[in-house]
Amino acid sequence: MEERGISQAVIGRLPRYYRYLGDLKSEGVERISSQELSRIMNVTASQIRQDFNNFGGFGQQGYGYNTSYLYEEIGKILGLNKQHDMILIGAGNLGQALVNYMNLKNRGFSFKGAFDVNPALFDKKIANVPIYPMEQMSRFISENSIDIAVLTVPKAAAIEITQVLTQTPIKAIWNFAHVDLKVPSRIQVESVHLQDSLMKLSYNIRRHEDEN
Amino acid sequence: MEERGISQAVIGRLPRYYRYLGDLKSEGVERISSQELSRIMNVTASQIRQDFNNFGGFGQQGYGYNTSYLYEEIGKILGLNKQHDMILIGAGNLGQALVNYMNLKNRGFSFKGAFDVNPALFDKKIANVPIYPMEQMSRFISENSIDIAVLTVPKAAAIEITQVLTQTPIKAIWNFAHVDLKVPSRIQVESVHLQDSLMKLSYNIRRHEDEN
DNA sequence: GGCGAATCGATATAATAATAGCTATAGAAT
DNA sequence: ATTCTATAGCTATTATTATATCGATTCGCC
Repeated sequence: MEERGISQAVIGRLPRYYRYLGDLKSEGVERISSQELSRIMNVTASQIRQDFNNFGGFGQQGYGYNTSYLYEEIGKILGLNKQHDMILIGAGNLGQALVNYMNLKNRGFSFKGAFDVNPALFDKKIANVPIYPMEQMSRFISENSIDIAVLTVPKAAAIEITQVLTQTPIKAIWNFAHVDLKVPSRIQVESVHLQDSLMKLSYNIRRHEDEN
Repeated sequence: MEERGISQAVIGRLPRYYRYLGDLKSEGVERISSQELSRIMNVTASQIRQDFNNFGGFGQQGYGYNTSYLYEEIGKILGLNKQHDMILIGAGNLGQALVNYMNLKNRGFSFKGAFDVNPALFDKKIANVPIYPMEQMSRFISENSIDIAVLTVPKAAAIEITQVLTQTPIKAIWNFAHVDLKVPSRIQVESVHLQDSLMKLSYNIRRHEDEN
C-alpha cells in the first residue's frame, strides 16, 4: 500500500465511497463495478477506478469489486479499524451535541472526558462523559492516551488552548472554532467552519437568483 | 460584476478572505496588499489577486486594496447583505446547538421556527424560537418566506423531508444528515458531513503515524 | 475447454486550477 | 515636475486533477 503524494481531493472522496459501500453492503450487494457505482454516486467510473488505484488494486478485471472487501479496505485506509479516544474542550451547546451524536453513532470514536471553565458544569455529565476543569486537561490527555481534542470554544480561547495542546501528546484537533489554528506538523487539524459553509450556501442562493 | 463560470474552489475561499479582512478591519488596518495578505493567510499573492479579479477589480495598482471596501464587496458577493430567514428541521441536540449558535452570532441569518415530530417539544422554545409539529412545516415556509431549511434529522427522515421541501418555495437546504440529497436545481444544497470530516482527520492521523 | 462480454488497471489526453511573469498605474519622495 | 517603488490586473506557463482510451484478465456460458 503505497501512499506518497495522494491528494486531499482523493482523501476527501473516500468517506463518501465508504458510506455508499456500507449502504450497498447492508442491502446485500456482494459485487459492484466502477460503472454501476459511478451511476449511483454520480461521478465518473474513471475517477472511481483511479481513486481506488491510488491505494493498490482492490478489484478484478471482468468481475468488479467485492463490496465487503472494498468497504473494509477503505475503512483501513481511513484508520477506522483503530480506536480513537477523544476529549471535548468546551462543553457548550455544540460540544454537548457532538458528544451525544458521536457516542451514539460511531463505535471507533469515543469521548473519554469533557473540559470547561464553567464550575457549574463540573459535577455534571454529558451522555455519561464527565466534565472536568480546564486545568486538568493536559494531564488527562497524557494519562488516558487521548488522540483527538474536539475544540468547541470561542475563537480567542481556541487559540490559547491550542497553544497548550501543542505541549501534550495529542495527535489531532477537530476544530469547530472560527479560526485557523497554527500547530506543529505532528498534530493534524481538521476544521469544521460552520459559518463558511453557510456563506457558501448564501453565495449559491444569490448566484441562482441573479441568474434569473 | 461578471460571474459566469466561477469555480467552487474560488467560492470556497471567499469566506476565509472575508474572515481575515474582518479581522484586519477591526484591527484598524485600512489598506492591504495581496503580498501582505498572502503572508498572513499563507497562500500565494497571485491566487489572491486572481480570486478577487474573478469578480472585477477591487484594488488599485501601487496602492493595494482598501480593507473595508474589499470586506464589504466580498460580503455582497456572498449575499451577506441580505436577510436570510431559516427554519430548523429536527430539534435534537445538534439542531438546538445550531439555533443557539447562529442566533447569537450572525445577524443576517435568523431562525424563525423549528419543527419536530416529538410532541413533548411543541410547547418549548429554543433561544426564543418556537417549536412546531412537523406537519406545519410546508405552510410555515410559504407564509413566512423562509429561504433556508436546516436539516438536523436522521438519514431516512432527511430523505423524506427533502421530498416535501421540494414542493415548497424554499431556496436552500443546509444539510447535516449523513446522506446526499437529490433536489431540483433551483434548490441549493450545502452539506456538513461531520462523519466525513472526522474520517479525514482519522486518515491523516494514521498516515502520519505510518510515515514514521 | 474455448469464446465473448465485462471490467479493471494503466496510460494518454483533456480540462481545470494555481503560480509566475509582465505591463501599466498610482503614490511617495525629492 | 520627475523619478522611483510598490502593486494590481492581466497573460502565459506550469502543475494538478479529471476523464477517456486501451490492453489484459476474468467470469459466465455454451
